[in-house]
Amino acid sequence: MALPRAARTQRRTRIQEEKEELILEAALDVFATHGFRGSTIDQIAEVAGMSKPNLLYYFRTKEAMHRALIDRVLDNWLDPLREFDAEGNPVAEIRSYIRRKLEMARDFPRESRLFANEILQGAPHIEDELKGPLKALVDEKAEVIRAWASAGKIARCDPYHLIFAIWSTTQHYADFDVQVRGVLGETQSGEGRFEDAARFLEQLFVNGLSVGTTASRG
Amino acid sequence: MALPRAARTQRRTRIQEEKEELILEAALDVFATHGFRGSTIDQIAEVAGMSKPNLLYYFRTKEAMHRALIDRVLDNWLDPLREFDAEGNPVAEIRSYIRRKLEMARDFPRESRLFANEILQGAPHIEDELKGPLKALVDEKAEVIRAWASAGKIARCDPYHLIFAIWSTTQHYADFDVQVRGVLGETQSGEGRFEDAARFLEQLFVNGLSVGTTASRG
DNA sequence: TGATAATTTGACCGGTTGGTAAAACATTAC
DNA sequence: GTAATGTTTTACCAACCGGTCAAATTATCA
Repeated sequence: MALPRAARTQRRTRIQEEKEELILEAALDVFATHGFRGSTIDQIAEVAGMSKPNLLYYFRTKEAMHRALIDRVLDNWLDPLREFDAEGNPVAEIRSYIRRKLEMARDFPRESRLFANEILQGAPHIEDELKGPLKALVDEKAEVIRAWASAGKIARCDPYHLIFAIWSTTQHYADFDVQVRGVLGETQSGEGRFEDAARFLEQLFVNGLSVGTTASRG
Repeated sequence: MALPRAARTQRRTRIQEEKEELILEAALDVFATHGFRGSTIDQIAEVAGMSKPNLLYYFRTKEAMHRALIDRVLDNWLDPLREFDAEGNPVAEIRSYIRRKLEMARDFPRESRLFANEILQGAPHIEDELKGPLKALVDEKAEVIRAWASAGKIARCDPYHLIFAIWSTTQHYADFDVQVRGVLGETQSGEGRFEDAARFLEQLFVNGLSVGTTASRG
């Protein structure tokens, strides 16, 4: 007899691993472009090259597919922030954080758009993660930044809004890629735009946070 | 006989204006939250408080509604950039541009999300606008910024990526509002967060672009 | 090999989708 | 008032949606 995936407790088959991988890959494509509600199982099945019932044999519902995708991606997505090191040189840490985030935007744009779609539409499936693990991690790193500012190593600033600014500027190149390309035109929208962006953002944040230039009242 | 809206050439009735307004208001709500494909006509009709066929009497298709909405909103959305004045004081211009964009994110978050959804999903309905009028306007303002940099009034930087950075950081507070609130928690996510954001962003961009602090190579 | 379990498929289901037809109803112009 | 026009509703349609079912097919292993 055939047992759907969620009911199995035994270890997974070779075929299971391959097919689940294949499905999640296709689902990432579709969910990232159309959001949860805008995506259809048929479409995912077609991209994955299998029939709809076959796909539903591995993931019993559309939500289960989305859930599995979110769980798998969320972890990797926060890695750059986790690497943020309180013991390191502040300017170097911020600079390399920007670079890592920008690399992720370049190398994993679908993952970025998956989250962007989800959050844009009110984060109905990941609200708990936002208020739980994500908030905890940001709180921790915000404290590091605050300590650097207090020690006079960087300018005084609101650490939360600094993190938001780094997120938004870097993810912009994945989420709004079509706009970036449209505005830059054919000539400037090659892969070189990521180097240009990196150079600009490092300049902006390093200078923007350097001590002595700030008029902050804080 | 009843003629659908697109076939009429005469001037519009009072009822037409009122109802079309009502419909676009409802459509903005729905499209901004779910994207084009994730939205349904029934849902828009319910929000607008009218029957689906009645709604379709004013806009013959779902696409027509979306089109009308985009056209109306796109113009207003670019106003802050148009106000960007080549004759003004560079730092003051950039500062007030940031402020205006942030005010729009605060006061018109649905409009911001409408565009974000559209672009995120590949801009299938507004690609021409991106490569045409939008690009033209950005090109013009980029030239202004370049001139300021050449005159030594602000640091040398890539003007396009500067504009992208201002767009992304400000619109972030509309598009990713639920994440911002989730991370900031109950205490900090009141309306005061916009003032905090404004203060931080002005500091970041003003210091980041001030002359003399840059290590830019050219 | 054959038995057993895992996988795949085609047919199908009730509900929803975008959209239509036509007639009932309301408003305006004369 | 009444005729013409503009508006709204009821009933409806074909296609699509997420998901089920049972049977057919394939892989695994004694």
